[in-house]
Amino acid sequence: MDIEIRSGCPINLTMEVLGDRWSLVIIRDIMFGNRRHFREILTQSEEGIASNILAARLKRLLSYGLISKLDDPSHSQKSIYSLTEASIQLVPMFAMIGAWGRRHLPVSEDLSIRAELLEEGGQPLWDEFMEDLRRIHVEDPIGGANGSVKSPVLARLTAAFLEVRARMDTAAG
Amino acid sequence: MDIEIRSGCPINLTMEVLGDRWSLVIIRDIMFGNRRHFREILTQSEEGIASNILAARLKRLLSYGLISKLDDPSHSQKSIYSLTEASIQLVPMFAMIGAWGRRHLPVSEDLSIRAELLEEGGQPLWDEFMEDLRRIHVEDPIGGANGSVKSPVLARLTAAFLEVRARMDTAAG
DNA sequence: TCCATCTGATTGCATTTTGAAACTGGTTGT
DNA sequence: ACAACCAGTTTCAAAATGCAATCAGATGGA
Repeated sequence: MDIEIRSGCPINLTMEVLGDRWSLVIIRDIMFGNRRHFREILTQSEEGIASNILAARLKRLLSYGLISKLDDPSHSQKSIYSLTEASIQLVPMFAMIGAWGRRHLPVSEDLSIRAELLEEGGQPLWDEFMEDLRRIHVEDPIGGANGSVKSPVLARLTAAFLEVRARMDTAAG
Repeated sequence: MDIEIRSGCPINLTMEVLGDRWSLVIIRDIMFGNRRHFREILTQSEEGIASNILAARLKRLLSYGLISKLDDPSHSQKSIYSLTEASIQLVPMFAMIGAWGRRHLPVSEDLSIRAELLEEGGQPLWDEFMEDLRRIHVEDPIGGANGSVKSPVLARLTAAFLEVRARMDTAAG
């Protein structure tokens, strides 16, 4: 799992690490969906990633230090995947990616409400979110995974998403 | 050149369009290196992209409206590739990508000075740069390509880069 | 105990994408 | 005429992707 390093340019290096179809989508699910187990990421994601690709990407992200892996004490077979400081610092990049996608691509209303709120909130919200993520991924990954430790920002984003979705369902009959 | 659209999530859609090894690297060269011809992008890039991949990516970016193509009046065989409003609005994303890469990946000093300046400058500098880019890519792509219309921001970034490189060459003997 | 279920994966295989190098058909400047 | 240059294309091997099926070791309920 070695980078080839074709150049030391920050943009090039970032593309060597994250420039593929799935890496950022997986980190998105862990970050915004708080999906912490293999099966959760695999089956609850909108896009339907293949299991072999997911396994390969998790291994890769692990080797780059973008996620960490921990045994789940409540289930000897489960592993808990968590964000690290490096991936938590991707929050502003996600905000920009979401903002750009919302303006230039055919996004759906429900799936873009979180991106909208994240953009509106700006740096103060990003900082608050990153602090939350440190608590549920770095300080207490087990509590963060089983829901005993929560992120207020994530709760707000998720509530807004469910609200929009409920409204859309009602409108659709 | 159709997107598959596995979901309407802004992050997923952005990855479907830009989530590959080369697209952002090519846009970076056009944006920060003002490389406007096929051969310039091909041979003057740090990373050595293959010509068939470059051709395929340019075609793809063209179909997504992320670049435009224009006949060069000074040379019947040359085409001028230019940014569009959509790709100009990637400036803040590039700033974030550069900032993250500089903090978490083994970047080289010379190639990261521009990212550092872009990050320090913040939104005011990004806005100024985007205005420059509109002039040399949208308003006057021909003048922008042949150097008769310039970007002050780009000039500053390039000067800083050359300065660092000269200093490194001196130090290395 | 038995069995269905769930866990994080792995395997096989067809398709697609990538990459390096050579090559094409044309243009430009001397 | 001719060398240098132009934007790509062709060729072919290697790697990545995607899908379906499968795996072995828990776990939970009857």
